Amino acid sequence: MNIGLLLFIPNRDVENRVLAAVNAAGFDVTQAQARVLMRIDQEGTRLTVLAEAAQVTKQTAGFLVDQLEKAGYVERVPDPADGRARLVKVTAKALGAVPVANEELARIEAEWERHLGKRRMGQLREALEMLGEITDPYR
Amino acid sequence: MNIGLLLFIPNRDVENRVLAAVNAAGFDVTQAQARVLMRIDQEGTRLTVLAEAAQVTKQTAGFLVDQLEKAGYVERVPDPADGRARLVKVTAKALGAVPVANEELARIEAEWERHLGKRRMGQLREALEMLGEITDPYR
DNA sequence: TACTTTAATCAGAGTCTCTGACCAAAAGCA
DNA sequence: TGCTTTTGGTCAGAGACTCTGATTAAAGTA
Repeated sequence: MNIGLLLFIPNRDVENRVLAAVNAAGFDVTQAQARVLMRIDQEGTRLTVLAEAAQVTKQTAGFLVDQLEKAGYVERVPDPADGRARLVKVTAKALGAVPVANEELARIEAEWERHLGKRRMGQLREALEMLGEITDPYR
Repeated sequence: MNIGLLLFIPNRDVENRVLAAVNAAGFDVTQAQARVLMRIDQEGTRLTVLAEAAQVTKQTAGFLVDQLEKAGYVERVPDPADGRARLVKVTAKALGAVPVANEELARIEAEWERHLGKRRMGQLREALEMLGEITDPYR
């Protein structure tokens, strides 16, 4: 079985479950929106950076941020350091989703660890983190 | 860094690279089409099965198969075992893409192994295969 | 035969994503 | 300074993907 599919299958499982948990808690966001939302940091993040991190075009990122803004999950504020730019910031409303997502993630990781054993789970994480070094275009 | 994102990043890298290689070799398929194409077996596969394996609705699978059929990569033949069903089969034209994809996959795996080392690469594959047992809804 | 399930399609809509063109502010430079 | 290039972001338009709901036809079942 090819390595792409091997990564794809558990990845989708995580995405589906976390999104379902977040939706069930009343946060009405889509997968694409969540992928952008996830990359916004504390101090706010520029659209261009968001686009690069999520690996979509500026237009796509802008489209998703528009929706998130309309729903009240993010806001755009002027970037004090650059008159052209604006910082996308997560609102208090969206922050409520963080613990929900984290709980589901913890649940998933616990299940996986039960199936793989502690040792293999650690190896998996280590290998994936190293892989990020050469496959994450954002770094 | 959450386990979903850790899986997502290298997965996208594989998908992008394999698709780029296949496209560069003159096979004009999209990622979504490729995901369906990948699941069709030698003797042909029913649309319903394809949809389940690729985790999309029958309608979506049908839409993608329509396109693949129009482009000459698959054909639909009656299923001798069931008058309602048809088997989606890969054509000779599409089979030419298989070695192209496999070569790129081998190249990627070699790069990863160079970065992770043989031992960790083996552990990664082992862990992912085990994870498939509990996360692949098609099994 | 009548009822239920299964395989597939049709119709319609919403979502995601892209390319290309454009504007305005910032940065680089003669 | 004034000119050019780069960068951050938006507008417009189109293509691709995916879904829900309804329908047809064949199989399976009581």
